[in-house]
Amino acid sequence: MGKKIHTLPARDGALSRQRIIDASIALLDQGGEGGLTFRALSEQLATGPGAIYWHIANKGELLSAACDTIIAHMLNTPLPCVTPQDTLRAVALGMFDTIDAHPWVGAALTRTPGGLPMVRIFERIGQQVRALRVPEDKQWETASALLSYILGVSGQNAANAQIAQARSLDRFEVLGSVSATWSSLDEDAFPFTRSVAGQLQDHDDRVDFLAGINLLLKGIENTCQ
Amino acid sequence: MGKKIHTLPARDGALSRQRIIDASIALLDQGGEGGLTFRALSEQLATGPGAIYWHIANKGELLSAACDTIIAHMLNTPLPCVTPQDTLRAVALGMFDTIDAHPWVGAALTRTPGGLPMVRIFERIGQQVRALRVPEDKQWETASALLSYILGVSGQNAANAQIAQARSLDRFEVLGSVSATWSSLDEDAFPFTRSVAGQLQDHDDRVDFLAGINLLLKGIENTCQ
DNA sequence: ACCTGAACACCGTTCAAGT
DNA sequence: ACCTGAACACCGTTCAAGT
Repeated sequence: MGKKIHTLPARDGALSRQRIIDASIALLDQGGEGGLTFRALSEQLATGPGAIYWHIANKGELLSAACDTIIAHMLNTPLPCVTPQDTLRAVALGMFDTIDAHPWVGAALTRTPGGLPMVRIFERIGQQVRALRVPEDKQWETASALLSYILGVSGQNAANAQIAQARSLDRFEVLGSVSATWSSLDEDAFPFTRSVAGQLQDHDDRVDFLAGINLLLKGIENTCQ
Repeated sequence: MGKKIHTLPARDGALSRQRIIDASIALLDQGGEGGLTFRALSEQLATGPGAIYWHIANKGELLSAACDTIIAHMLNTPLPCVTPQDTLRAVALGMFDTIDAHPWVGAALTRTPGGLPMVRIFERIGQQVRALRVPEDKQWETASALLSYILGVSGQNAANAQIAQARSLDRFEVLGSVSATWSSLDEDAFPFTRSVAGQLQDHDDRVDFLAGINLLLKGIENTCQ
């Protein structure tokens, strides 16, 4: 019987926290949030589900650690930016592109509010807020506003990608179905939404995202000087 | 045997979509996202799990419908505001307070990207963006930015409330544990976060939220005029 | 110390069978 | 048409038993 042909190769070394996290990232990238399962993970690692619990406390910690690996990697790539504004735009776009590449990160970030991944981003933003010479008593709320906006867009993108994957559609098809829904809305109750329904199909999420960052930067500039 | 004493009363009428949604909201308010279960719901409604599927397609639709009920109710309360800015602030704070009262709504909103609940909010915001005389080709990105920011804060608040409930702590205790984590961060790697760690304990989420809205409004004012 | 894998207590969802 | 409830295919997590 060739039963062993489709079996994964036996593990060539000891299990480790990092090895588990790397395998988790691979599963998440491949199958989205639902792709990470202790059973799939233990199969990938050629072990039993119980073995993973020797290295990791629970699924929440696993997701958070996977998320942190991605975020830390992104923040490590240096940005040759001159002004604090440029740097903030670059950090924000880095987040956008990272979550575009790993949609599950958007959801994972929200899941652990005070966790290390979010602190990393908050720190980066905060340093630039300082560099913008925002008064000390407004630095907290300013950095928080930027972070919230970035997380808001991230969450929506992550959700979009997730339903697209769940229904195995591409981005264009999802937008098409939303556009159809919007066009059939009641004219009197939804005048604005209907008027912009045409822009839905050919808008650029990344451009819109940056426009929001620029609004915040303009607001900071005019409020804090 | 008094076995029937703790049994729920028999259903006094037919099942209906609205009755199911109302029961779902009650479960969600009481037990958070994890509180809504087809088994708990069918027990509450004195029926079997299968009966619910006659009226609702799946759990996603149920969550979305529950969310829409809350959002629609909030948007129905009239706002006696003079300027578009005032109205935008009022709508935003309405969202904030609603999600403060029903944290699960924050997560549910993100779950269904193009859904009716989000369209309702988008419409409200968009109408005020128009009233602000934002040029037509910038209305989409402006309304989107406001919506993303609101959703970002909502998502974080929802997550905070959820972990607080899961660990059965109050808000103050959660902030305390986060504050302790922040204070133990490496001084060199996290100078900003450490410097604002003191503000964490006594800050007001609602005030910070409004500060972000005001930054965006200032940005809109200075960009579009 | 580290791993195994069966077992437990849950899920959402389906569906033949009832009324 | 509407409801019932057992059954299915999953989960995350635990834990006695192995090495």
